[in-house]
Amino acid sequence: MLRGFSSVSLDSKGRVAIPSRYRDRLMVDAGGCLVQTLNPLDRSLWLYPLPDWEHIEEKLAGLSDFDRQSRRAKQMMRGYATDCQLDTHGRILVPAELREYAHIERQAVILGQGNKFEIWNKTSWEEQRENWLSQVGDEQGEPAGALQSLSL
Amino acid sequence: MLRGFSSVSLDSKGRVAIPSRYRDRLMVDAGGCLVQTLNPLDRSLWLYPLPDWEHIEEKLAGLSDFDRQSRRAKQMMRGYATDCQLDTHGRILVPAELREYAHIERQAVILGQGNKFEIWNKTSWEEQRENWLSQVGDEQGEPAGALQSLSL
DNA sequence: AGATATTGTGGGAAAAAGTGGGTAATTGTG
DNA sequence: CACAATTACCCACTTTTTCCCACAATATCT
Repeated sequence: MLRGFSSVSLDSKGRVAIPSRYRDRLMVDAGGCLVQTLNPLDRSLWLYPLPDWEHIEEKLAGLSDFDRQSRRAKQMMRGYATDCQLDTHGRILVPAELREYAHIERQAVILGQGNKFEIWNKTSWEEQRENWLSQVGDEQGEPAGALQSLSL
Repeated sequence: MLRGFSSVSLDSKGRVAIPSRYRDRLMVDAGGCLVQTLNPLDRSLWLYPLPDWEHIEEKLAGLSDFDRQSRRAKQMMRGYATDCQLDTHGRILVPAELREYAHIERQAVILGQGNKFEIWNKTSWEEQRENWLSQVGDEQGEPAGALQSLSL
């Protein structure tokens, strides 16, 4: 399972260094082959090791074309899916299209999220976080939503 | 079950010594592998032995991506989950990001909390404690919710 | 009490990772 | 086919992390 937080920066060519603690695993599990696509839920990017992506792709293929939501999800995720490979320094190149979509410029954040990574613009991520924290911490408000039923 | 209070200090590199009475257990149960993440409820940190964390991670994986609250809970808890290991002196390194989040600088407090530890900034903890004590004791105040039905 | 082990604390140095940019190769375009 | 733009590969430099050692403080034993 992928987890953890890393603050990263893109260089002028749009490259990001994948944190080294993941590299060995990515080389073994996926031969360094990854697939990036957009996260249709959050204006961030998803980065899958190739085998995991293939699994997702199968699921997408199963979605009905006659349900509008499903069709759109399918189109977006498959349409923007881009193959990439770790270079000799463990970096990947994030395509300009995807950078624009997620508003990623210089400072970004990589989050381990189970079978994939999420890549966010750093400040968007921080906004989301503060937002969420203030909702969770607010005892008056909606009682902590999903966390309520969760004993951590 | 982990329990107990310890006052600890961080050095300039952000390392904390885990109190020695826990070390043997952590080595046996988890091979010295731990996972730190943020405690979204209190601006403190949680520290799990790896096997316990994996159990939590399974719970998180079950949350829906299409419910915003659930998605955020998942992103935050997993996203900030950081692997760490006891060094040869029984210390762990607390990542800068997490230190900032919990306002931990020099003096901190480690609390055993069942399946995990909580790490607090020392003064935040003391404030919190005084705060809580004065509320609970106050019969006028918020009527103690679940505590009411609890025989201690 | 003194000596000895154990724990806590700090810091230096080597190694690894992150960062940036130049150049060559490849691709796409007119 | 030539040109421009993009991408891949390589090298050099800076920063961070990791590993190791030394000393101080505390507890333990004789």
